[in-house]
Amino acid sequence: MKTMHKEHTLTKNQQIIFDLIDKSPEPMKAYSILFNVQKKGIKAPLQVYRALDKLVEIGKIHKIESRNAFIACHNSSCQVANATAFSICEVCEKVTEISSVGLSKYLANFKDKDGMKYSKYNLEFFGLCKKCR
Amino acid sequence: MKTMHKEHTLTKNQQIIFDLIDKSPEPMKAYSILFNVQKKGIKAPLQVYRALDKLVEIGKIHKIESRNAFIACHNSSCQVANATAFSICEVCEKVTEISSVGLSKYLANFKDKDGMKYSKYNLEFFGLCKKCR
DNA sequence: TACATGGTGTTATATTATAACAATTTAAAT
DNA sequence: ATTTAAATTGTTATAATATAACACCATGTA
Ligand SMILES: [Zn+2]
Ligand SMILES: [Zn+2]
Ligand SMILES: [Zn+2]
Ligand SMILES: [Zn+2]
Repeated sequence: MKTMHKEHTLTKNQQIIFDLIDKSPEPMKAYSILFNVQKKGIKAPLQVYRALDKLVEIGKIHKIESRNAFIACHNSSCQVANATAFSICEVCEKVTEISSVGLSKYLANFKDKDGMKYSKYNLEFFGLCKKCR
Repeated sequence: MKTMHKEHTLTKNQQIIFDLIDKSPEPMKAYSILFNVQKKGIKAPLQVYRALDKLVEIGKIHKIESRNAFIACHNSSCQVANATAFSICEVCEKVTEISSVGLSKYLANFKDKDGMKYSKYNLEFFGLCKKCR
C-alpha cells in the first residue's frame, strides 16, 4: 500500500543538508550549515538556502522562526500539513517538536471571529526545559 | 484605582517609534521604521532596535517572527503575558492579532508530554483573509 | 556626594537572506 | 530518440536584518 503523500527524492545538495540537520541534536542555522558542508562542495549561501527552502516546503525540516534555525521533522503528519508546534527552552535553547493530536485538532478547528479556519500554523512555546528548572 | 500591570513611561525614541507603528495599518519592518523616523532625529539602526526591544518587552508591540516585522498591540492582556496569536494572509500579508479567550486558555493550559505548561507562546496562523478569498 | 540604572548617539561589523544570470540535470511529452 | 519544460546547480554580488563596543548623559536614590 502506498503512502498518502507524495514521495520526494532528495537531490544531492538537499540530501547532504538534510542529513546534517537530521543528525544535529539542536536546530542549525544556515551559515553553520554552510560551514559544515563546505568540505562536501557546497560553497555558497544560496546553495544552502535553496536546499533549505525545498526541505521546508516538503516538510522534511521546519524553520524555528524565532531563532532563524532549522530542525528535522520526525512527525510524518507535518509533511502534509505544515502545521507545527515547538517548545523552546529560554535557557539552554533546546527545541522539541510537539506532536499532540489534541493540540493539532484544536488549532486546525479553531475559528477566528470571522469564522475563518486555518490549516497552516506555527506555534512556539517558550519556557524552561526539565533540565533547566 | 490602579491598573494591575506596571505602567511604563516611554522615552522619546520609544514614543516616536511606538506612535509610528501604532498608526501603521500593517506590520512595519525595522529599516522602514528607521527611514520614517530619520526626520525626527533617529539616525541609526541601533536606536530603532533598542526601542523595538523595549517595546516588545513591555508588550506595547509584537514581533511577527515569520515576517521580521512589528505590530502594535491592542490587547491589554498581552502586556502581562507575552502570549500572542496572529492570523496572516499569505496573499496580501494582512496581519491581525487574535484575542480569543478560548484559545489563550487552551494554550496556557496545554501540557506537553512531560506535563510541562507554558505561559509564553507565539502562534501564527496562515491562510487567506476575507478579502483575498 | 557617590553610585546604580537605563537610555542615547555613534561607528563599525556581524548575521541572515536574496537578485541575477548562465549552465546543467531531470523528467516528461511528442 | 528528440524536443520541451521544469527544476536544480554554480557563481558573484548585494540586500536586509541585527548586534558589538564604547563614550556619554539623565534620572533616581542611598
Ligand atoms: Zn514536523
Ligand atoms: Zn533548558
Ligand atoms: Zn497583543
Ligand atoms: Zn489577504
